[in-house]
Amino acid sequence: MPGRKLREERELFYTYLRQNGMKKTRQKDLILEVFLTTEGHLSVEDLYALVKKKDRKVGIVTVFRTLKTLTGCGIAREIALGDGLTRFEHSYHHPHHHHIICTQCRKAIEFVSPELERIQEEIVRKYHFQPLLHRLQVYGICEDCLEHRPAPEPPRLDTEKIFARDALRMAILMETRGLAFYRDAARRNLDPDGREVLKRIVEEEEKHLADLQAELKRFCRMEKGLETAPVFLHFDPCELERLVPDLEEYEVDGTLRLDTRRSLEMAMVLERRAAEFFKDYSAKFLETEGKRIFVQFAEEEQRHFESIRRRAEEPLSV
Amino acid sequence: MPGRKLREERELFYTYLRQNGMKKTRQKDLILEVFLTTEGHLSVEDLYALVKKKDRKVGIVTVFRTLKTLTGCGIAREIALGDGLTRFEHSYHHPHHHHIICTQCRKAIEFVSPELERIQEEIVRKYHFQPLLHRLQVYGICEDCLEHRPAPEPPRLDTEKIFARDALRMAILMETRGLAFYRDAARRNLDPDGREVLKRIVEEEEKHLADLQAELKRFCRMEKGLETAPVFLHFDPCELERLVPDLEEYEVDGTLRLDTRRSLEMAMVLERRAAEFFKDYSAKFLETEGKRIFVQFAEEEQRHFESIRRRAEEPLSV
DNA sequence: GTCACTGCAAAAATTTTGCACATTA
DNA sequence: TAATGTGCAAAATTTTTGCAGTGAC
Repeated sequence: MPGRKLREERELFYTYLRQNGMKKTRQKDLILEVFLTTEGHLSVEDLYALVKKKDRKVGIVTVFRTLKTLTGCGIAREIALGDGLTRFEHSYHHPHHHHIICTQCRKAIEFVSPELERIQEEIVRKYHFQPLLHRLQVYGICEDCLEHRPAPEPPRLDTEKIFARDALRMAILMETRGLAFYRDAARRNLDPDGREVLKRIVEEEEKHLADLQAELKRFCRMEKGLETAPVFLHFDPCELERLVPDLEEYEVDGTLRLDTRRSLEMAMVLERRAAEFFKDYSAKFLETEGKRIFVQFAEEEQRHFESIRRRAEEPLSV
Repeated sequence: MPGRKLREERELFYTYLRQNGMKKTRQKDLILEVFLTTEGHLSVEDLYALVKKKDRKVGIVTVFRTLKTLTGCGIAREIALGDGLTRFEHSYHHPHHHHIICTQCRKAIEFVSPELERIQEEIVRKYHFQPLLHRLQVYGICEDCLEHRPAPEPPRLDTEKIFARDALRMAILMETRGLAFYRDAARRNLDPDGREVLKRIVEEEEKHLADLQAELKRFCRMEKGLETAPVFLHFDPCELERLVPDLEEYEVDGTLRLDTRRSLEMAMVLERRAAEFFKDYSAKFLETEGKRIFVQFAEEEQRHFESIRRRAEEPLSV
């Protein structure tokens, strides 16, 4: 459903107009449409040029005024990228993010970092500020400019989709790591019953991982260039590593011997931690496709946890 | 030596002029002096108004041009605080920092966070950018505006001095924590020789702490308002906590019994860690008074470490 | 004496405002 | 019909440029 967001944005705009006693006009419609169907960091001049292609009678003043309205209802967001121009970017369902800006070719890459948000919150609290918004801008010279390559025209992609892609990738990383853990545990477990239990979980994890990978593939096929677009969501893989139990703690005299019950308990630790981590993690984001993916993944891990717990509670089954 | 920095900045400016075939003029002199003796985030208009008070014949164009020159030689730095004006702040020996900006009274507080720098470096590396500069701007409503208090005219202080104050405070925090640790260890140590060793170290730490506190006091007396100026350097106290050894690890069966040698070894761990931590920490900052304080503190900790090591190597003394 | 500098005015660039007419609800 | 919206031009704001006279080296 690629048009759902567009429809919601249009609806938001026209509701905003109505609620503020403003009128729907041909010009506003056109400017809205052009803005919504163009990704990137547009200056008023940029947008005016695009609008003029479709209707040369529209004045730049109307573009100024309509952008102000779009900002007012949360569809657009003003940004300054250091070149003296006020630029506008999509705001609706567009995750809050920061920019890395190339001072030579003016290309701006977006990224988000939950760790950064945490630091910002801490600092604001320290100064007793009521935070409104914050932005980090990193200026530098991009790889292309450094190597005197002509900057390839960046595919204009919807950041929400890139965020969703990164969310899926993060879930896949978690699942891959979990799978490796269970495989290792199954291989090393000298208890035959426990080994069978763990093998079953390996199979379940393989299934889940395959599903996630299929979802990512399907997702990336939806839009050309999505697979190779720069990373948007920055996360520290160490954070996931912390969720994985330490097998050594389950060893006795250097050997692993976990019966059915202990194997299931160990698996429950990992699944519960993953479910909690992703639940908390998802809470940091505004309503977006990426958030939905995190929530869904957390629920799947929760379900897997519960399924394992049920096995542990049936004393005679494997 | 409060005039040393000013002298260096003037020298830097006139050297820059000479090297670029530019001429020294009455107007440039005046603009430089006014800029150097005014802290804060000045717009061209602000600076022009101040300059005009001293010489009403100076034109705003000259202020524009001179600010460009000052930026070129690293004395001033351009910043945008979201009000559409280009503002200038001190750059020479002015630690790199970020801003929290009140959207109501336009007050801007500066702060630095080494943790933030680390994240930024990580992200730049990920995108293969050559970093030039980066800035975080947090917009919000300040405490004063929230409570409808008239914002007290902020004392215009030199950020380098505030940074130095915070560096001293951080050293004092470390020293206070160390002292508490040694006191605790001395109290609980059941070995009389070891206790004497630790008591001596407690005395040394008390002396060092008193010195630091005296230095801070002296420092704060140098400039009115320095003591109450907002925190500039953000650091996580947990980072210091990690440097302190865990007394429990030295306990046997719940009791602490450390002979001379073991007591000295434990102290060496703390002193070496502190010396290393502050040495590394100081490396993150540009040449400033605050950096000097960190370097000096690291050296003092290193000297203390070595003094303790010498005691450990003389087998027969205490 | 040469060359850069200054200050004025004028221009340029971006954004806002006033106003007559057009369009919407 | 009443009110808002539009597009033009004009204004306001911030910054840059051209130029003639001034002053530094």
